[in-house]
Amino acid sequence: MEAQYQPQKIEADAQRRWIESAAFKAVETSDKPKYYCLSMFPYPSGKLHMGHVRNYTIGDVLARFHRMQGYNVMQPMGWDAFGLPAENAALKNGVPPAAWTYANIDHMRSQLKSLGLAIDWERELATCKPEYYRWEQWLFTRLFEKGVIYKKTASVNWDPVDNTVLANEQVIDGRGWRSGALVEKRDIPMYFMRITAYADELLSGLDTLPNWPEQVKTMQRNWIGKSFGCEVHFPYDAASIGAAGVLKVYTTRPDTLMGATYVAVAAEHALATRAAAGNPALAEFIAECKRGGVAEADIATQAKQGMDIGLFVTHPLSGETLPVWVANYVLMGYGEGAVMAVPAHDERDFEFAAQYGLPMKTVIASPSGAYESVTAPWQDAYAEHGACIHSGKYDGLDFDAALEAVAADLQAKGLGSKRTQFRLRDWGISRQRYWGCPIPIIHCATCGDVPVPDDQLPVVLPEDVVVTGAGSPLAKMPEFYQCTCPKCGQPARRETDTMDTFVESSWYYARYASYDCDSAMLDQRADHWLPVDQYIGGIEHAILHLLYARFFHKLMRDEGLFGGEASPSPQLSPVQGEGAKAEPTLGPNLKADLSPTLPPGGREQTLSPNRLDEPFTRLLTQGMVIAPTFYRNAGEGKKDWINPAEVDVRLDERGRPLDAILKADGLPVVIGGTEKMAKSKNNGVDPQLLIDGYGADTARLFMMFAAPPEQSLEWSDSGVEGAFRFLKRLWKLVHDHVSTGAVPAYTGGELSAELKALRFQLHSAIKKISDDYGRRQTFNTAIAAVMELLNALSKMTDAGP
RNA sequence: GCCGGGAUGGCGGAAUUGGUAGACGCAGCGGACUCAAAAUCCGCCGGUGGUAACACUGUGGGGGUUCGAGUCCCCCUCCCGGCACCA
Repeated sequence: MEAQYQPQKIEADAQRRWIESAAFKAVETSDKPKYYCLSMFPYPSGKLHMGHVRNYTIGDVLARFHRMQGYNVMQPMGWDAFGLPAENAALKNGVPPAAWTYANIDHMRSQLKSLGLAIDWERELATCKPEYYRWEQWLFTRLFEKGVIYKKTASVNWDPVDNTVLANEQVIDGRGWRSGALVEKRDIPMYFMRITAYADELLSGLDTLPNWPEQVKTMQRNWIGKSFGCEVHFPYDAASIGAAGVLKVYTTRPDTLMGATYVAVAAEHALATRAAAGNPALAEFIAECKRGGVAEADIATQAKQGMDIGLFVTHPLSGETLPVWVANYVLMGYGEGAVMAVPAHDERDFEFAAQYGLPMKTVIASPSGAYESVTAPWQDAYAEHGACIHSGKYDGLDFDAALEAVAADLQAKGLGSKRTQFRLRDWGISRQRYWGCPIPIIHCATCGDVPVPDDQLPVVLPEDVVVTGAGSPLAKMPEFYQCTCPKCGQPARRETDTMDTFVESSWYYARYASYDCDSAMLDQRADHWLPVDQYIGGIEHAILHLLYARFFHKLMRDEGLFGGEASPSPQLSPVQGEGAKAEPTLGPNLKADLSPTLPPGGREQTLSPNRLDEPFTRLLTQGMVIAPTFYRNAGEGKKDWINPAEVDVRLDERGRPLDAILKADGLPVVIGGTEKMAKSKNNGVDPQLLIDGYGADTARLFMMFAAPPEQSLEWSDSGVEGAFRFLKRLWKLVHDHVSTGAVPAYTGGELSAELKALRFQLHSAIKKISDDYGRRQTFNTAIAAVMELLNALSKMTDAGP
C-alpha cells in the first residue's frame, strides 16, 4: 500500500477491478431481494455539469449502501437523446443532430465512467436508437387502435417569417428567436394521449406513495386539479344570434349563478367567430388576441382585454338576457372555452367588469361580515363561500345546498347538471420537428390515418439530414414520406411529425429491465425489477415528467406488459423513528452489527400493493448546485459575467468578503448573488477539473458532505479542499495501521479489529443516511463518512497479499 | 397571473409540541508544535458599546396572539422551481 494518497491511481485501479469482475452487473437470478435504484437519465448536451455529478453521486451512494445491506441492486444509465438542443446545434454548427448527439454521448459516458459509479453499463440505452423507439412506436399503434391516442387541432406558436412552429422557449417577448417576427397562434392537427381518462387514478395513486415528497404530490394534485361544480347552458338569444343553441360553461361556483351578469368566450370560440363576420372591429380584436405565443405564463400575465360581441344569451334560471363578451383571459383549451362571469365573487371577473363598466350583483352574504355589498376595490373575502342572498328561491342556502338546488333546477330544465372537471388536459404529443421519434402513422386518401403495421416497424428516422430552421426536414424528404397504404396499397403519405421527447422518458425506466429484448417492449425481467425502488432527480420534473411516467406505467399495465408471475419486491423500510437515532458505537456486538441488515420483512419479500400501478416507490428530489457570481457592467444595462475561478475575493479578518478583483488585471469586479450554476451567469465549475485535480472520491465526498441532498449545495473551493484533506487523512490513518504491522492487511479471512471498528463507524453512519435521508441533521453529520471511505477501505484491504 | 418551495452570522445549515437563537461543519482570526511548511492540537468567532463583567440589539419587512414567537395568525417584499413545445 502506498504511503501517499494518489486518487488517480487508486481510482483507476478500482475501476479496472470493477470492470474485470463485472462488479455492478445486475442479475435476475439472485436470491437476494431486488433494489432498483435509478437516477434521472441525462440529456446529452455536451459535457457533464455539477448537477449531474450531484444527482449520480446521491444515486450511487444509495445503490452501494443497499448492495452492502444485502440487496441485489440494479443501477442503470442511459441517454435522453432526442430533443431541441441537437437541432439548435445543427443550425449553429452545421453538424447533423445525430452526429452531435452521439459524440456528446461518447464524451459524457467517459466522464461518467471516470466518476466510478456502480452502474451496470451493459444496460445502457439511448432513446434515439431504433431498437429503443421501435417499441414506443409499437405502443403508439396499440394505443391509437384503442382510442387512447386520437387526433384534434391545437394551437402552436407560429413564426410567419421562418414558416415554422416554435417551442415556447423559442418565443422571446412575443417574437421568434431567430426571425424576430411577431409570433401568432395557429391551429394545426395533432395527436393527443388521453391522459384525462386516467386523471382520477393519477390523483388517487398519489395517496399510495408515502415516500414521495409531500411537496411533489401537492403540485401534482393541483396540476390534475379535480373540481366539483356544474355545467351550465345559456340558451342563445334568438333575436341577436339568429340561431338556436346553447352556450356551455363550467363553473365551480354554481351558488353564484344568480350573480352572473355576462358571459365571456375565448377569441377562438364559435360565437366570437360568428359575430366577427359582420363586425370588422371585433374581427381585428380577435386577430389581436391570436397574436403572441401559447405559453400560459404569458397569457396569464398579459393585461385583461375584451370586447362586447353584440350577441346575447339567456340566463338559464332567471331568464335574464346577458351580453356575450370575448375576453383574452378565457382560454379555448380549458373546459368549454367560455365562462359565466360573476364579478361580485370572482377576482378576474371583478377586474374585467370594473374595467368595462359591467354590472355586479352581490349574491353571497359575507360569512365574516366583511362586507354588505361588493364595492371596489376587490377584497379576497368577496370570493368566500357563504349563504345566498338576492338569489330568489336560493336565498339562505349555503354553498352545498345551493349547488344541489341549482344543479337540480338546471337538470329539470335540461340546461345543465353537476359535473366533475379536471384542470389536467390531454397530452398533445405531435411535434413538427426532425430530431424525435417518428409518429408511426400513414395518411391514406381513402383509409384515413392508418397505424404502421408491426412488421413495418420501426419507422426509422434518417440520420443524415440538413437542418434549416424552417419547417421539418422530414416533410422535405420524399424518400421518407412517400409510402403505400398498408390497408389498400394505394400511394400514401407518411406522417412527418415526431413525438414529444417526454414520451421516450416516460418509459425508459422499464426498458432498462428488458434492455436487450428484441421481441417485445418488455419481458418478464420487468416484473422482476419494477417498480423502481428509488428514483432521484431534480424538482423541476415534479410535474410533467413524473406525471407522464406515472401515466405510461398505467398504460403499459393496461396493455398487459407486466403483471406476470409476481417477482420479489421487498417492502423497503419506511422512514424510521427512534431506531434510526442510535449512535454508531463500538461494542461487543460488533460482529452482529456488521452483517447485512435487512429491513423487516426483507427476506420475506413483501409485495408492494401498487407495484403494477406506480413506477417509482420512493422519490428524492435533489437540490441545485449553486455558486457565487461576479460581473462587470458593460454598459447599456449589460453585464459581463466572470467565472469565479478567475476572481480573487478578499476577506476581512472575520472571513467576510470585502471586495473582489479579477486575477488577470487586478481591478475590481462586482460581487453578484449566489445562483444556480449556469452558462448564462458564467458561474459553472467544470466537474472534469475537479475529477482531474482531486479525483472522483473527493468530488463525490464534497457533493455528499456539503449539503443535504434535497437542499441547494453551494460550490466552495475550500469545501473541496476539505474533502480532499479528509480523504488524505483517512488514507494515512489506514496506511499507518497496515504498515506498522499492528494490523495485518486483508488476508482472505478476517479484518483486523481496528479496521472492523473503522468500517463499522462508517457503516453505521451510512445506514443512518439511508434510513432517513430526509432528516437533515442526521444526514449532515453522518454523511461525513460516506461510501467513498468504505471504498477507500476496501481498496486497501482488498489489495493485500 | 396561478401552483409549489424558500429567506436565520462571511457561508452551508441547527433549534423535537411556542421555552437560553446560531448546534454541527466550512471559511476566518489568535496561539502551541516546527528551521519552515503541511498536518495536528488549543482558543476565539451575529452586530453595537465596553479592558472586562455586562448592556442593548438581532431569525426578509409590517402588524397581531402569548408570560414567552425563528416557530402560531394576518398583510407585504424579494428569491428559486413549474405552468403543458427546454429537458
